[in-house]
Amino acid sequence: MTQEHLPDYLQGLNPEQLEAVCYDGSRLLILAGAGTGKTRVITTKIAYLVREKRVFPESILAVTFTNKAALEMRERAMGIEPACERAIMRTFHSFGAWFMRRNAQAFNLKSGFTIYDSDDSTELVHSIFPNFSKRDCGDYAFLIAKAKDYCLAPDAPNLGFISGHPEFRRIYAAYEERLRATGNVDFGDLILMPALLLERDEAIRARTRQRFKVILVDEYQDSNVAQFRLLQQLASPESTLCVVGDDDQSIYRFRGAEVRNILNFQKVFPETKLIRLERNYRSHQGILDLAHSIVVHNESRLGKKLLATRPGGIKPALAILDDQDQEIEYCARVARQHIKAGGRWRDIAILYRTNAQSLGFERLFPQLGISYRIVGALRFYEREEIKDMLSFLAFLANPRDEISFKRIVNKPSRGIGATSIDRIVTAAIDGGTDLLEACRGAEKEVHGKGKEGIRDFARLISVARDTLTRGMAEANGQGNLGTIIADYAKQSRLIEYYQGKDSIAGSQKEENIEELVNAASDSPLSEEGLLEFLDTVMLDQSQQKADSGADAVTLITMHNTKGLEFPLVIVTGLEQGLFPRNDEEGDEIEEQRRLFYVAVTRAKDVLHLTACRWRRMHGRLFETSPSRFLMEIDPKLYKLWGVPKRTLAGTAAGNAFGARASGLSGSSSGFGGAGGHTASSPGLGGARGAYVPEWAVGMTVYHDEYGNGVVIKVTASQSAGPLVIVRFDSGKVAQFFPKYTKKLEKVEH
DNA sequence: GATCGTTCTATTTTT
DNA sequence: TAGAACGATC
Repeated sequence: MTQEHLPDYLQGLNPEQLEAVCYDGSRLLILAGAGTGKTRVITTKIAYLVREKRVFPESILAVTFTNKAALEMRERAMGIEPACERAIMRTFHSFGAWFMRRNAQAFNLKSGFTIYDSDDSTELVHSIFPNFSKRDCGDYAFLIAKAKDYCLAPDAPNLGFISGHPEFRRIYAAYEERLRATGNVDFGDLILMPALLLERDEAIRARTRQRFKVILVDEYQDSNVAQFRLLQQLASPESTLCVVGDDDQSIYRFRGAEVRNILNFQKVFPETKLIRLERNYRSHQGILDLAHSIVVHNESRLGKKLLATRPGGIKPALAILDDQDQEIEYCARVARQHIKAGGRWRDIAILYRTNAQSLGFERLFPQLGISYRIVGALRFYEREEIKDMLSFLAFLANPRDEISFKRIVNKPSRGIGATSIDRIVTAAIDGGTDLLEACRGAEKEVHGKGKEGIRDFARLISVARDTLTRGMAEANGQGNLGTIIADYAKQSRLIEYYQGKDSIAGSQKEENIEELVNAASDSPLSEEGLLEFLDTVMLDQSQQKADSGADAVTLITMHNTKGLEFPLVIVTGLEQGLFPRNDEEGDEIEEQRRLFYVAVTRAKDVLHLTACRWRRMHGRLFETSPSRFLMEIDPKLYKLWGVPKRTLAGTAAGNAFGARASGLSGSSSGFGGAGGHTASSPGLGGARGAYVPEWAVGMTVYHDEYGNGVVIKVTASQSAGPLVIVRFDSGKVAQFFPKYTKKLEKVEH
């Protein structure tokens, strides 16, 4: 194909990009620096293969790390060649789930299995070892996930690489056993299990290799060992394997990402063709030079140097400031200047290493008249009510799902206590039945309130299951998955429970449920619809889309900026001890340096770096020195702003504050007691006798959660004051010690 | 079941 | 400093 005969969609490409798109050897590594048009290359290549090389779209597998990236890839490839829709473009994990659903039997899984996230894994550890603290359970779950990332089973000889803890192997093994008993899989399994299956099952391997002739991997520098093993199995010598990434942007080591995957790619596949994309379309050269002068200090890198295609530019600025407040004011000043010069707030991003650093900005920006948005705060799935509903759905799909069961069985309270729950779980595990069966069995053994509760719960679930199967039978798509959620929320009375919380805390749980119901309303009312919906939700735990339409300054962690770009970037907190931390050495330092590189290369036009001489951390003020990374930059590459003051103005005040602060905590109770507390808690304290209310039968009361009710009984207790029993308008009867709750108020005598 | 006081601890977070 | 987590308490 000669230059003049190039089809339109290939014409805008630069020579390296074009070579990368058209190269048809079996192994290709595209080293794509920041802002070099990586996504364009990969999507164009997919379209090119389909259109020019007559590759069936179905035989193309393109994997990414985020749903956002997968979506973008799909859209852009389809924009060039609509048939690309039929290609498999997914995240690694979503591909794993896809593969496992299609081969459930080979994995020894029932079709209704669902996916445990890391919180669920923590709960599972806790369930096996109830004596472990929550913290420890989380740590072990993390280590187990890491072991899976590194493709290490509980019996792996080198499991010590993950943890030297003598019990870790046992804990991991117990976890695996229990997880298999639930019939579910965790995130790590979605990669590990397909990799291991393909390694041992020749028939499935051959079949899979027949299907996928071309495999493309985006952000390859972030792949982990298990993902590499999976790729090795997927790619036969005949198939095309093309990986795209930037070794300088590998910043997820702590999540198992292994830079060596990209560094050693050519060693593992000697026939590899390496193409470097070094023409940068994003930033001015000054920014790229500064970025380069940082990352060049890393030993482990393949090496490349970005060249700006955009001419001109302003030299980056480094500001050494006294303290955080000055840093914030500096950012505000820079931002205002940008606005004055005709820019928009949304052009500006303020980057920091830790989320805690956003606090100062949040406090001061309103006073300084600067509107902002924080990226990465709340995740939809993390909300209580969403998790409750998802647990309900997951339990519907798989009644052996112990974690989901435990989450919903006694919520709202049905009088099913820990003992009954344990009994049911044990019965299910010992009897090899599911938890719904076990509930029915336990009904006979449990007495009183719990008996009724278990019956109610079992009925709720049975009804939902019937609806699901009926929905399937009725075929013509009456109803959707959303209705089943809405019904459950209502019939379980969870919705009342959430409404109660909403009215107290001002949360939006009810609305969030509606949002979830909406999201589910596109899914058909069937087992398949349910599983597909759950997979999608579980595997897209991205932050809620921050409304990027708003014209506001972006506050964001350096990690979260990956893939983004802004005309004006301020990288803050460049101090030793914060970035990097003092305990970071070796590989870790190289990773942090890459993070700095990522942060800096987000800037299109203007880049500011800031560091403070004093930094408050954990409530204490520390004197700091500039980040070692700053020392590594050639001073010619930036201009120094704000001459450092010789006298440390903040010092004396800072120290005094620190001392006062630590003194304060010792006497806080006395301080709090003397303060304005009393007015807000009228029922508190017999000492202020005049405020203790009298409670009497027949009195109308209001409760923050349950609404209006009438006192039906008052009894005395030894020291807790009267015990008041109330029947609420909803019919619910509950008892309270008014002395111990603020939620119950008298309305009228 | 809710609340209070004490104690602990403190990155980053694609799936 | 601030938040979460735990235990004690009614």
